[in-house]
Amino acid sequence: MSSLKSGELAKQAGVNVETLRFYERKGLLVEPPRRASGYREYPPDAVQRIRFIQRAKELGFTLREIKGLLELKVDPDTTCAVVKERAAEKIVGVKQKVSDLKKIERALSKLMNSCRENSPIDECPILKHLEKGL
Amino acid sequence: MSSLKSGELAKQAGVNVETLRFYERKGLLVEPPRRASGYREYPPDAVQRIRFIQRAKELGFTLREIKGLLELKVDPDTTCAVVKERAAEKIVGVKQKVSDLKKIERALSKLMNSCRENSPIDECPILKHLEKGL
DNA sequence: CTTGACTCCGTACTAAAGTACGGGTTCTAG
DNA sequence: CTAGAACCCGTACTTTAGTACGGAGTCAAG
Repeated sequence: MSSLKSGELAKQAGVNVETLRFYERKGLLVEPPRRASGYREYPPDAVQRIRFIQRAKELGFTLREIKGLLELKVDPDTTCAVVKERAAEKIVGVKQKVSDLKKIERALSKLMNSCRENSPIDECPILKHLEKGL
Repeated sequence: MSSLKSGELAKQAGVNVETLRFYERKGLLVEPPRRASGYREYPPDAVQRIRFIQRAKELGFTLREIKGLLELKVDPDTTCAVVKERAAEKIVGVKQKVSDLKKIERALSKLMNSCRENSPIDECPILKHLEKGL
């Protein structure tokens, strides 16, 4: 007992059964042992592993990167510094995205301010910008 | 004369020929008239239209949304207010994304600060967070 | 008039992160 | 024992924004 069938694991971790198979294909979940019938028998700590994946996703890591993190965890040569480095890289990417989005936000705001509500379309500064790049 | 073949338009607008066909399929470019041979004959202002699409992309609009903007432009009932509304919605979305990313950035920074370089993996606060959700 | 560049078309492929489907076993409760 | 739920598998579909491919037809220059 105490091993989980795919449906049970999925339910406990709050994911779709298909997602488990998907993660397995992607190498994020190790193939669990099988019953004679072929049914997967997940160890109870598989729940933790899926939660790990979900938390890492919340921090903006892609599945590919999460796979890397999971591999780090297993490798006895890994130090905290390596993990920290991954986090640092991720922060750089996030900061870049923020600055790109802020630039967009500023451009949109500027266009909005230059726009008087009741002008007809052919005088709309927003459309004009898009047309002519003013 | 003065009409453009797909390759010419693509070159002038700085996009791939395949992209033109793609935009046509998506309804962003109106199907241009054809020669007897089937060759497309783009009017010269098609260049402007593609530039419009590219500028709108830079402002964070999806192709679907850009299609909507292009339709607005044609509709004589559109006022500037409608366009402004689209821009306002886009700003809301952008702001949301920025705030999500900032949250991620803060979380990552916090984890980084709690992490001393040379701890072994099993004491790494970053991995611990991912495992246990601390 | 031929050759090489260009165009046409439909289809398939890419990344990312899954979801859905259908047909075939297996398990479990009544 | 049997019905229905749950599981198995491979495959296809989703979204976004294109890119790539191959075979057939066409155009322009030499």
